[in-house]
Amino acid sequence: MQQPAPAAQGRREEAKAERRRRIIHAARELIRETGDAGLSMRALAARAGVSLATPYNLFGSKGAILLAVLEDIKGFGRRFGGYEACSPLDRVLKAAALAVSYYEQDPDFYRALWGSMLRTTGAEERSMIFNPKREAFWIGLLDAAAGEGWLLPEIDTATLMLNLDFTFRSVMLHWINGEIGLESLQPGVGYGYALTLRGAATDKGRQLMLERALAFQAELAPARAARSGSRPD
Amino acid sequence: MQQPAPAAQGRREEAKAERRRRIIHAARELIRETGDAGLSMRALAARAGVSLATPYNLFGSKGAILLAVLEDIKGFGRRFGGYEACSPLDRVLKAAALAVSYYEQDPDFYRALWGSMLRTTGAEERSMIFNPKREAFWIGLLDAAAGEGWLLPEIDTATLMLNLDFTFRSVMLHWINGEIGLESLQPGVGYGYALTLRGAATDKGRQLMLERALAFQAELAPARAARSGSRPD
DNA sequence: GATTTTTTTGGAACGTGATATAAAAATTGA
DNA sequence: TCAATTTTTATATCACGTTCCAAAAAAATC
Repeated sequence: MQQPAPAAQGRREEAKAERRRRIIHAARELIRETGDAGLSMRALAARAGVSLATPYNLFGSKGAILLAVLEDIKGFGRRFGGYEACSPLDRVLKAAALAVSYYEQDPDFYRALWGSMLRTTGAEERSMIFNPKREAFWIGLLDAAAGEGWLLPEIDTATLMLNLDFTFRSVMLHWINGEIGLESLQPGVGYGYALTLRGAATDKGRQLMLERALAFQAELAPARAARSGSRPD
Repeated sequence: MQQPAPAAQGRREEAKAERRRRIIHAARELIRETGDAGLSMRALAARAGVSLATPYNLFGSKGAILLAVLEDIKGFGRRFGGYEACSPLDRVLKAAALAVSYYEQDPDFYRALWGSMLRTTGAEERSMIFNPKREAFWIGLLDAAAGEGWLLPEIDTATLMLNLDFTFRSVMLHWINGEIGLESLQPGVGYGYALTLRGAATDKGRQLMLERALAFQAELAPARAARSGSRPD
């Protein structure tokens, strides 16, 4: 229902979609130009060439608009080749690294976006998590690992996925709050993923995940030392 | 009123502390009576019997006040007996359960408090995490476990603690956002802790943490089923 | 007691997200 | 083409967190 758009419903809906598109576009531009500070609903409406009330009619709230911006950007599964050469557990780590890399490529933008989202109606963050496609992708990875005997069969992959996501979001929040730097994003996520996966792993994957976790831990160390050094209280 | 002389700094500071106390008290009362909706700075100032500007002079922001409310409440280490009967890893789980139980005992209050905190200047969440006493308590638990050979010596306990805290906060956020119910708080935190600890554990603790994780997973299952059933999209 | 310094006070103001209202415009159906 | 329906627009408004300011009050200093 997004790309070909064979104009299913009449012209009214089309114009509505066009306005929606303009608003999302304007939001993206404004964030990019002025950061989250300049992204007010009034500025947004002006930039999109609509009235102040329209974004509310079309999206409901500012948070919903920012969410739409976020979802408009990412075509995740596409870019993930699969890395079939490595073990299924490493594949999970690679996927996590790819997800992080999105943020690394445009940190200012994402930081402003997330910061602005958190500062407003945050209730619909759930759509971020409860995205069926995303969910299916990750559970697919985990199920594959379980199927090949790398994860314990007693472990429920859906619950495990949720737990991995907790780590992801927490590290991101940490970054957005300025408590860690961009360079700690990859190892921070990787460490948590590796450790949790090791907790769910069979004997087969235990050593591998430990190695990964320790490697990430080593990457994390310098930043951690610098932080605690620069805050001497 | 004739204390010998514990008033280290003059009367000015004392009056300031008194005002601070009144503001924190008023905030607690207002949350309890009206939820986070009724907790406006104007209402708070009126309730505390001070001017609107005073809370800003004394705390800086609404978020800082709510943080002060939170810290005013908890005397955590005290109530934790230690549970020396059980294994060090179980001790960590028990401590987590105790932390969760604080929220279980007064869910409406804490939910309003956190919800209000998140909706305002959220940058100083770091103080929540960066509480030295708290940090020392948890690292103490982990170091003890490592010392007795339950955790791998290569694992840095400070990093591990941060990761456990990520789980804790994420589950809490999930609850505050209404995505999980109160009954999932304990098993949700327990599951994440057990899994992560298993990931950091030596052979000695591996089986134990798996048992715990699976037990929590079983507790989690019914709520999860009910949720996905009631949201049929 | 008089002076100086610090802090609170009352109140106005700003920009924010969000809502409500009536009028205007655009789309639909006949 | 005309009437009915839906949506946008413009504007006013609300409550909110926050900041600013001159004046008053209070404590510390002399």
